[in-house]
Amino acid sequence: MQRTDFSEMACSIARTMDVIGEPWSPLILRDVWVGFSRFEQLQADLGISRKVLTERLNHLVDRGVLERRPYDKRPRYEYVLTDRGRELLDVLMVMVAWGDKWLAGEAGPPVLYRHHACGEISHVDLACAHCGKPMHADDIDILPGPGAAA
Amino acid sequence: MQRTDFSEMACSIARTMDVIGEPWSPLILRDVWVGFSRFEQLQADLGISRKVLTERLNHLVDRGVLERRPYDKRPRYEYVLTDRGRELLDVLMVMVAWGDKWLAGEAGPPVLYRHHACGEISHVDLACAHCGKPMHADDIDILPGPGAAA
DNA sequence: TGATGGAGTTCCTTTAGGGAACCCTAAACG
DNA sequence: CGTTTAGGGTTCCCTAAAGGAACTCCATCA
Repeated sequence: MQRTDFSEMACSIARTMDVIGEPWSPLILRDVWVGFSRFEQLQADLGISRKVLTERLNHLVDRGVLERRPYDKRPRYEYVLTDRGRELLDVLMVMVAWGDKWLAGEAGPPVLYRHHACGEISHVDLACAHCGKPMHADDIDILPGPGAAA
Repeated sequence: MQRTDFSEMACSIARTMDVIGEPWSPLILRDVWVGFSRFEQLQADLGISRKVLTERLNHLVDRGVLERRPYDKRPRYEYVLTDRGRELLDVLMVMVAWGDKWLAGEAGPPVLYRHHACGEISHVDLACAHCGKPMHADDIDILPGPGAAA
């Protein structure tokens, strides 16, 4: 599959897709987040091809989202989230909120989030980083920014 | 089946990926959002292969994210976001926030968001739908939900 | 009666994902 | 000291999906 390179597009969605848009990448991040940090663990938990897992891990390390580090005298490595990576979890949490709402069906959501601050089972919602009020697609105007395409 | 089917996994991330995880899908939603709603417009703006565009549009309509509707007596169609689709834009907005922060580089973000409520240039942040306080990956406990895997 | 234009199809080439087998290295075992 | 063992990958082959250009269909318009 020859695939278009999204990384050079003047669009933060495309650029973010270049980092985590390949199949499996978000699930790898989820797994690392919940504690599956080693190659064998990831492979077993996800059922992903070892070849593809290698490619994805390298790509995520390349992009600064994961860090590969030894955990033993022997050549053993684990993958941990960097700051960049931890912030990417925001994207996953919104995907969870959407999937729970629209795709969970009769069975209900596979996992629940309990928010430390209030102790309640909840989910994420979008707020304005400036004023704190709700901020969704219909609540904004889009303006050209400094990095807009020529 | 050569590509793994994410739709049956007991994971809302995987299920959401099944809907918008294929290459181009998020960019198509972005374009529809900002007003490119017709086949030719999308093809020209994205530079996507017509074949793939057809597949993606069908898939997104199938999944209830877009609606295909005639806009002329002639066989002409446009694609519009459904409720499900409009809520998916939340995912895109968080990707934009992350991409703007980590990938925009010297040039700065390609587009800016002005929030209607406060009038300021801003971006989205995650809040708890219950208490309104910040809610990120480190602020929650994960518990098994009713739809957890057997 | 063409010509036009939107909205797709068809067909071919190239490359990425799936899957199983294989390899390498450094302990640990006997 | 030779052999297992186990984590962490490579290699190889096969299939399916992305790119891209050309082609089709069909209702109006000139």
